[in-house]
Amino acid sequence: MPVTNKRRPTIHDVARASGVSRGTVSRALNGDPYVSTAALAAVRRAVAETGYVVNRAARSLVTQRTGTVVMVLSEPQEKLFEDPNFSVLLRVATRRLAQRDVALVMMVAGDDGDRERVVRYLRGGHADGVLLLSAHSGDPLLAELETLAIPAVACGAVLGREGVIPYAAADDREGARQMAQYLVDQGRKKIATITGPLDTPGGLNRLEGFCDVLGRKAVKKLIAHGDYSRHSGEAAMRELLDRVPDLDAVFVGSDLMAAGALAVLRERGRRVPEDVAVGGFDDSAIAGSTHPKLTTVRQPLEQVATETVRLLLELIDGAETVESLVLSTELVTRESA
Amino acid sequence: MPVTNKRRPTIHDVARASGVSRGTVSRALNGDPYVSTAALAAVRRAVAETGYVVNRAARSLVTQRTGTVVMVLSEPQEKLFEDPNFSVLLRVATRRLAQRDVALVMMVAGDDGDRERVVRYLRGGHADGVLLLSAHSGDPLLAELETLAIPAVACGAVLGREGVIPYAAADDREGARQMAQYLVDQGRKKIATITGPLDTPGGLNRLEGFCDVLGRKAVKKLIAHGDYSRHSGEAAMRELLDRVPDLDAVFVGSDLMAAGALAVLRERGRRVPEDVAVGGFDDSAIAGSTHPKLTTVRQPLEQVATETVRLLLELIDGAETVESLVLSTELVTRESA
DNA sequence: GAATTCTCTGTGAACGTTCACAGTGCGGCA
DNA sequence: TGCCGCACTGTGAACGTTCACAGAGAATTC
Repeated sequence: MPVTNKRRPTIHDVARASGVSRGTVSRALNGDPYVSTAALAAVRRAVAETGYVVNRAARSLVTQRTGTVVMVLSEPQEKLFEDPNFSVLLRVATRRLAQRDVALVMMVAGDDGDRERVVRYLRGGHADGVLLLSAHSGDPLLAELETLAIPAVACGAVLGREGVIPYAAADDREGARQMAQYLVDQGRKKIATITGPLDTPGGLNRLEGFCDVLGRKAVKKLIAHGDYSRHSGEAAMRELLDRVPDLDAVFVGSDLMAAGALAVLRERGRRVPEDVAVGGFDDSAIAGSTHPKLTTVRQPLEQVATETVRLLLELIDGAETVESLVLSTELVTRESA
Repeated sequence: MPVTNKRRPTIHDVARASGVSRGTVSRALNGDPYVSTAALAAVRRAVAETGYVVNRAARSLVTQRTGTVVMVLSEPQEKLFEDPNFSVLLRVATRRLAQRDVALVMMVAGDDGDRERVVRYLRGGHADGVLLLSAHSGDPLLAELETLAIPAVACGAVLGREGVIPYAAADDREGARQMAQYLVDQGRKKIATITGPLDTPGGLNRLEGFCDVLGRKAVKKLIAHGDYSRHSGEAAMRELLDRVPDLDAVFVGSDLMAAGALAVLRERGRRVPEDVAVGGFDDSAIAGSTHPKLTTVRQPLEQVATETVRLLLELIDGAETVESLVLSTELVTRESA
């Protein structure tokens, strides 16, 4: 006979089973210090034997807290879901939040309808905080978020709102400098770059770092733009080869685009790294499986995710403000440079 | 001056502003037919002007419904997050559920602790249904799920529980048959296969389909096993080449493993498709960017995801049972075979 | 020995909904 | 005229918590 008692046990059932009152059960469950050890033990036993689980809805109603955080994906396209970095972020965030018994709900904010839904959800007080993923600088959601006055933290800086929305991010600029310097030290003379979208911190800052080392004017003709997709990496590489046939190195703003660039270089008969050195960015899974293996810049993504969650939880716990974090990157040399 | 009124408007505020009672507001909001057009208009106006949003916690408390569905990722490793199929599923499910104003919360059930958390969450009645992703046949979560008596649907069949947990899935077996037949028709004589894990429907059924065409005994020596990872595809390909140096085709159980196999074939100096034809499975993004481009079997993943969500919503809406779905695959010929 | 503090406990109210029930007019029908 | 059904509305109770408050003893202080 299945033990499916129709009704879920409530705090009253626990109270009855343990011989104390609702109030005491509630206190015992929530770690209030004013609970006798006897009462605590009785409650513990009763909880175990009734299989009681707190009803979050009822709790939310009175505490005005939901135990829920929303991860907002404000990428217009489906691109984000193909970004290997996204999976890392999602995995780490889910785990970290679960440790605190906070549920993570996913929402996409691609079009206006989506966005309206997100705002309605938040305005309804259904979440205690917001985790922003890859928000572009012009995203209209950001303004709405500010009027909502709900704790929000971004994973990666939000361009133009660095002071407003706290974030944890990798040091894109310094990482790009490391790579550029490395290529220079290897004796490369004509170093090009393929950037990510310039309205993202990764796109912009990696380009900045590149220019820091090589000089802004010197590289003017050596810049091509992509959108982080593999395909855009191919297109940009073709463009560069047409424009600067004698380039001998290229720093690509993401591993995925670098994979595309490698394909085009092979197609055009350039040997890597003999003729052209290629450097990527991310050190994602793909970097180890290109041919040749990709020399790249490792982003501490897991740490970024962990810290982002930490910042958000601090805000939710009542911190007035939190300090944004910039975490350092590391050059990983493999075969392509 | 920001219009941040401290208190969120409640149904009482709307009632007052529209000059009707709580009950009528509630009815108007929930589409009850017994509401006069005048009242309906008044309520609409009041909602707009107060910015009212229903409090889900309060609603849940009385309706016993949460408007939430849990997506459980029961992959032991982090593998799932690297699976390109996962992103498709996540994207589609999020969208479909959002259309019905159902929130999707993500939970990982990797280790026992995770699993306990998931069960506690469900037992607490915090979700109306469960979306199962890539559950293995022996997963202890499944048994627990059954005792919980909560609507659950799997994306892809759950081996050994096909009758218990409804699902939507691609027709793996028929897809494998298509590919095997195609290779035969191309005149290939020694056709090997690299399987996925045999405790997954994809691993098992694709092998079955392969054997359907080629005969179980005939292929005995031509089978190697992988775990869907790229690395395992490389290892399996090496093993096959060592064992059967004169093979002239290989059907690989996933595109990612096929990419690994291609790398090994190149490394061993085999031309694809001249010396060895390679067939993949999934038609994921990677299939278009290998070298040569991968001939593969397209899974209607978006449709699988859509249908999975539909089945779950039907169960939640009270359907006693729902019919599982098997959707047909399609051979996509590119360069590798 | 009385007053005060400290620890622990129970109780009533409140959170914001929905639902069942009990009306209230109003029109149609016998 | 009286009765019934129909369309609509308002009200009280309930959902399962937490929180503030008040009270009971025991321990401590004066």
